[in-house]
Amino acid sequence: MKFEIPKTPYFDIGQTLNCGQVFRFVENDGKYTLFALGHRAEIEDKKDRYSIDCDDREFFEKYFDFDTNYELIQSELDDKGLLSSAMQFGRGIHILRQDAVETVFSFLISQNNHIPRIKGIIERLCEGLGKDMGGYHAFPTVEALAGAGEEYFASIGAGYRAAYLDRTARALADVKSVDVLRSLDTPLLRTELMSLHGVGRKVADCILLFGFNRFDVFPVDTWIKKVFEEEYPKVAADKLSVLLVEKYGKYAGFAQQWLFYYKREKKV
DNA sequence: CCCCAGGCGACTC
DNA sequence: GAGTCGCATGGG
Repeated sequence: MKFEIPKTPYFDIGQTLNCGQVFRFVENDGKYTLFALGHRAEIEDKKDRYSIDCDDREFFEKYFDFDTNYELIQSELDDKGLLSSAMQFGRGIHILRQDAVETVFSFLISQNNHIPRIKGIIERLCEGLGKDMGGYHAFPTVEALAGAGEEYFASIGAGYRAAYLDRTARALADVKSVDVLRSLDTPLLRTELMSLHGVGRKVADCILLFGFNRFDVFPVDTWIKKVFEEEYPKVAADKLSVLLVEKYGKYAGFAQQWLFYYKREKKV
């Protein structure tokens, strides 16, 4: 089915997909093909609007977070400093409402890794363990991941993360439903996530932000460290994350995405 | 060749 | 609690 959305300054599909929050998409001459769980969407830029061809309109309207007022968030975060420049540069970024389990495994793979390589590993993971949807494969279920074995994850190039993937998959398979975790507040949920093997503060914060849409978080990675190395010299990543949540408050997660994208794309 | 990547766990003190 | 170190792999 197809639907269209009018273009506004506050949603840009290229910025939204390329800001590092999601890995399962490909671009072909301005046209994006995106995969999420067991769904697929093709997004075409039609100058004054986006045309979206997908298997589930309701799913993708929620996924793209069209209900959030990004203009309001940006006006509340406007500090006239680097963040203002970053927001102007990445004004069209939306934070996608991704599946929690998909973000757990995607960001386990992301640690100490390059984005092109992360994409490849996730692609092979879906290819090998995900349900055949006819033309593509869904993201694997926890059960499929738990049954794969560490050697399988190593065989698709996960490197030393293979053990993390295996142990975390088997731990999550024992949890009745990940959705039970949604009732926890952000600090408690972070603690739960960090109890998983291979999930530290940074990966937990990415899962909180992208998989649970908690915005009172600030994932600190190598790029964010560079952004703040002068303002907060020699502050450890975990501590810096705490300081930045205090600084940016309930919209910290949005601020983080804009600053990350600005630093990485514009290289300032 | 070396350096690095959306870090983490294990180990030391 | 804070500081080091090794880690698999492949792109630049």
